[in-house]
Amino acid sequence: MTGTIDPTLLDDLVWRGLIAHSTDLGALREALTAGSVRFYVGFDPTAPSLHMGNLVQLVTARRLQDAGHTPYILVGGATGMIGDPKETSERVLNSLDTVKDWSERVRRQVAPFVKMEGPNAATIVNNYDWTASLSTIDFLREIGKHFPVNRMLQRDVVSRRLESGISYTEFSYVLLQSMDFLNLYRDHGVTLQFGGSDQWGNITGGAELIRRAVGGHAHAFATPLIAKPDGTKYGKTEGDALWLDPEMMSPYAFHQWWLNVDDSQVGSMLRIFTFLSHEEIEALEAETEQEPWRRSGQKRLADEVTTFVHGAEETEHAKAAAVALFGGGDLHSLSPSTLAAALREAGATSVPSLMPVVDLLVNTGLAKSKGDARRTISEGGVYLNNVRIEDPEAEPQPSDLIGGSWLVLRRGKKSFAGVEVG
RNA sequence: GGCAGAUUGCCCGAGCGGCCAAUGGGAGCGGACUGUAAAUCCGUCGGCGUAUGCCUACCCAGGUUCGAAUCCUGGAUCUGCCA
Repeated sequence: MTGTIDPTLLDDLVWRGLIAHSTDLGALREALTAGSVRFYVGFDPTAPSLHMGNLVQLVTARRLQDAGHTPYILVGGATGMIGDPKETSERVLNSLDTVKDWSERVRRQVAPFVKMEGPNAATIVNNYDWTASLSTIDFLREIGKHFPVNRMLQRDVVSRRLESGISYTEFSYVLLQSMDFLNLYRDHGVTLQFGGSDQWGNITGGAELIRRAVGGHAHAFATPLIAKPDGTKYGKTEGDALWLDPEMMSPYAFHQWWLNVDDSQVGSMLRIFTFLSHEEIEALEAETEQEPWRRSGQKRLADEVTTFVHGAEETEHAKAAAVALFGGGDLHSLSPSTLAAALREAGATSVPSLMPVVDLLVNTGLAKSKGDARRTISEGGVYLNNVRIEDPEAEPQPSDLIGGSWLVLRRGKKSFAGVEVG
């Protein structure tokens, strides 16, 4: 049993809008239907956790694997030390220790998203293994010789950086990533690479190197960059970032993030991030358009993606917490254990004894200073147990404690925090 | 190497000796309207807190002055122009 190949894979990827650029699609289709293709996708350790952009690649890798192809997931231990040129400015180099730590985190984080067993089990590799020991002379003779500088200068990122400046280090990044593809092609028979469209130059660099260095033929495609409705990128400011690490973003916050996706983006998000069938997605898209207030698209999206990333159990907790907090019912009528669980999901703090609301807001992190807390109260933005607080000097009474020990604080519409007293 | 200019709060950007915790825009936060959406409108936006108050802040370190984001000296960084 060599695993069965799903011949509809490529059409599915196209339908989902996952192919922004590609090498010869006809040839790719032929390869993908002929047998199990070994493909690779890389993740550079540029942060302590993977984020939404990486999730697109992880989901896509899983689609390919489910269709019978064989994943090689690459951790960029070497490339992460060099830095992919950004359009704006030179990156600050991270220390060796940082990159090693982040590489290890990436490796652990990536593994659960692909199947590590079966006929087309995934392999995780680290480009540090073949890059670190490479001599400068070998690198320049065997790799560098195939890269005409005049061509490299024409690349978009590079030409944009010629004004503001670009170091030789970042200029060389494309050689390293290209070398990865060449090595995986030669040593593991990998013939397909994909990545985000911002990586397209690096990806085709690899395909070209394979042709020049060993006369081989490799395929490639790039997934689109996902932008916010206003066209700007995700992840630039704190509020937008979506982290996969539960330490950095709780499953509850993660689930909420998807639940709050704009109507205009639900459809494309469902296509990109979920494994639902075309029929299901089209039905949800139609529902979102006709009855947007039901938010069925967002709800399903949040459930599906949270389950994929954090598992079914965490998803249930997140949903239960949301229902408890947003349900609009009387909090006192909830069972204390349900409420306590919901508040732990949303974020809870313990305090030794009752104190003024202002202090509670600061303690729970809902307000960044007492002044901020007072201001928000006077603006009518603070609720204790879902009842608006009018007085900045307000102090909760023992009778306010739900189940004898819990207070529910809310700032604005969506920010909840639990306080456990005692 | 020489000359000229710049450096202001999360970002952009006014201010050019007291009326400056510092105009305006954006982001953020809160409210209204809603659907935990978008758009729009209103408010708010250093800290302590409510005192004609105090502390911290206009790249850094000194200085002049009753008083400096604003003037002077030195330093750092950036940008043009000339070699």
